[in-house]
Amino acid sequence: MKIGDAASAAGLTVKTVRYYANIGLVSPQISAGSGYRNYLETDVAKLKFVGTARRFNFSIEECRELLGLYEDKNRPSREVKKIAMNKLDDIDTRLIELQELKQELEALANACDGDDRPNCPIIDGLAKRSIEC
Amino acid sequence: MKIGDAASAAGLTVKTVRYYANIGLVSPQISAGSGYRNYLETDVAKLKFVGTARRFNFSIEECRELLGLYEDKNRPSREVKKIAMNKLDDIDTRLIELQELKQELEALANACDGDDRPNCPIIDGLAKRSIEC
DNA sequence: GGTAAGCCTTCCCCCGAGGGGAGAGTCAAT
DNA sequence: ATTGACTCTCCCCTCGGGGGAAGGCTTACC
Repeated sequence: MKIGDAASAAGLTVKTVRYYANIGLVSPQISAGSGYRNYLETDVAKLKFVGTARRFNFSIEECRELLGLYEDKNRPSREVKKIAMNKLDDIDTRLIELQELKQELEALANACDGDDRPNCPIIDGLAKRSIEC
Repeated sequence: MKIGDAASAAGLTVKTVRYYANIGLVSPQISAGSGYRNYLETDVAKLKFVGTARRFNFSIEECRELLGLYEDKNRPSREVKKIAMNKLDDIDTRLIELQELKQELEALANACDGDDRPNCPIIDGLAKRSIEC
């Protein structure tokens, strides 16, 4: 299977699949004559797995780790769960940050009339906070 | 005021302040002899303003726009509010994405025992989803 | 057999928002 | 005059690829 077919089968771009090959994340065979990358069904499964993990916000290095666990049929599920829980912690942290940000910005925006007049609590708020922080 | 003092007064790094000068976001005077950047109080206020806006997740280009409005004492507050509302929309979108992600990953993690056995719904879930998507 | 389209390859630069560090110049105090 | 702290420019690095050029391969069609 050539890279274009593997990429569309996995729902990824050719550039992405080639990148994964370059960094040794999903390594295809190389055809002796043409130098073309040759993807087996198992490679495509790995590409799909990585694609899904990336959509779950796992970094490339985390994907590499998960892929190792995916291939090791005897690994304890504890190891996988630990990675997932860490990622959940990351997500929670980010959620809290974003919610705080939203509240502050919402407060500024609500205070602003948003009309023709120049008086603007948003600008004032950004400038004032600058002095506080 | 030299760049180090301006940076610490604004709560930014020297690298960041120099970067802002290079991209024309906050442009100091240049000392004729030494070529040192010379920051006035108004420049420091702008640096602080940008720093706060950056903490509010505004991009550099949005900061440039906000800074223009900050300097224009006659702009209608409508323009500022529009930028803030767009940023709030961005934040909401990101919040929803993250919450969905969290729920899905939580469901997978909850289904996983996290013990010594190799059976792992997280890996299975990532692999299965790959086929669905 | 030729040839044109559509693949594939490597190589290089680009994004955002700076960080790290080298090598050289400058300033202030001793 | 020297030392140490600061500053300058310049270049490469991050992360996860995207865009495109120049050239090689394959496949279908005539």
